[in-house]
Amino acid sequence: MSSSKPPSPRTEPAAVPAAVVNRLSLYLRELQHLVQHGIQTISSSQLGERLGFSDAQVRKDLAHFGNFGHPGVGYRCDELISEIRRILGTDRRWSVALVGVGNLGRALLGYRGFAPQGFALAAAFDSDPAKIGGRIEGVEILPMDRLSEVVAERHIDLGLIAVPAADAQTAADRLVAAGVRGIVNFAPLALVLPDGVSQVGVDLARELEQVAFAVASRLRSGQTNGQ
Amino acid sequence: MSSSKPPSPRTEPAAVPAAVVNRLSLYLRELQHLVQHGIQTISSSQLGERLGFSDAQVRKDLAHFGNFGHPGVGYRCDELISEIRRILGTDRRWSVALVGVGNLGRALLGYRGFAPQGFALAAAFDSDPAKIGGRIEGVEILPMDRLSEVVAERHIDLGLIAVPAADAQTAADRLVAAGVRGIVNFAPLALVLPDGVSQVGVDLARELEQVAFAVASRLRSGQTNGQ
DNA sequence: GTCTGTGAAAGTGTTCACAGCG
DNA sequence: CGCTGTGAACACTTTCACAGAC
Repeated sequence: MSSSKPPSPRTEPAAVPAAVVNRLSLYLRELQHLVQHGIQTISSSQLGERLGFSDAQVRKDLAHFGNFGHPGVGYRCDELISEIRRILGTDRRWSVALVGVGNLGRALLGYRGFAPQGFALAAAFDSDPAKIGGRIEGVEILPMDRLSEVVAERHIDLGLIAVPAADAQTAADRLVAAGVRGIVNFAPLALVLPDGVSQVGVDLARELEQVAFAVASRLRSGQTNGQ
Repeated sequence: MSSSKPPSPRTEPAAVPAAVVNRLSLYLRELQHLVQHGIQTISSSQLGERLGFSDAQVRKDLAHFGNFGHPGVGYRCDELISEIRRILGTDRRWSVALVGVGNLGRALLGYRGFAPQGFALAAAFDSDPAKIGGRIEGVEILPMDRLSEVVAERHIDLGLIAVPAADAQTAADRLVAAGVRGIVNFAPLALVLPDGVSQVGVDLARELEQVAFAVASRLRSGQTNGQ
């Protein structure tokens, strides 16, 4: 995330920790999965156990936003799904623009997991003239200089950046200038964005580094230490 | 991450928080970027500022692992890069297996960001007979029933799972049985893995949900104010 | 009895602020 | 001086434990 953080003068009424929002997404996936299997209610301890959290954690997370549970029963899955979607803002449709139609961009255009969560890839842009005019998964590849116009026209609020690292900041600047208010950035660098525009960075090599560290740590402690 | 967590009997010598390891990756990227631009040393405050962290945060994170700084000077970039790579375990080459050669799998095979960080995609598997035998980015697509054999043969330690959600757990089980000790899972569900095998989950829709929440929150507080 | 929601306690992580080194 | 490394203070998160609802 980004936005202003350092100058935090007074305690705002309800600043929800990013970690809570992250877990909300996990709860949502699990609930959607449960519903598909015909399960109608679930307790905080059952939900937590499936995801590796404590029951109290689940209840506290949800308590940030209201009282959704039913004492003696648990949570009704469909009800809680609606509530979490409302909290996350995915009870409506979000139009998303993709910038960069390389390997990763194409995969994002074809990804089936966006639509069920309320995200529609409504436009794709690339700077390569050879790609422009082509269609991938029904989405036409447009030139960068039409970005501003199309983002406004199609009421696009979020952007996906899948360009090489060197071009990512420029892509972000264009999206922001066009009115986009949130960006998921797949380039391995931190974007500099104005206040009021959120970013989430996804660095594929970083994800591998995290597991590599865990594995390397285990190897080290396994060799040098008892447990 | 996964591994055992609930039954944590005694305080281990140095349990490094996952958040620290995450930031280590960010520091590493930034340092690599700085070196490319000819910068040789950097202070904790400069490094932190570029990534949105405090100077103390940077120093504390690094202090978990040793004394890498030079008072009055800062950190020497190339030195710190080596140290962080050693800590993360990426001072050596990791062989990685990909399971699932769909849109996303192909993008991962073609991703240029893995090699510079020490990760080599050494094998790719798919269950679709039509794909088997094909080559993508120089990597041959192999059938699932050769997974165990090839993982052993090529000394593969990490796996990337890019199959549909319904097949992800099976893919994980096969990788684990073959000896893989860490998995990055792109399917939107939590894998059940034995102790000693780490996982990092990357759910693309979840990343969008995180920015959607931030944007929606800003809209709400901007429109209604009070809350 | 089961399960939620929630204050209070425990535990973690972050920032402060300064001694000490180059 | 500038900057690191670090104990101490602070803030935040998680867990505990129990009153109240079904």
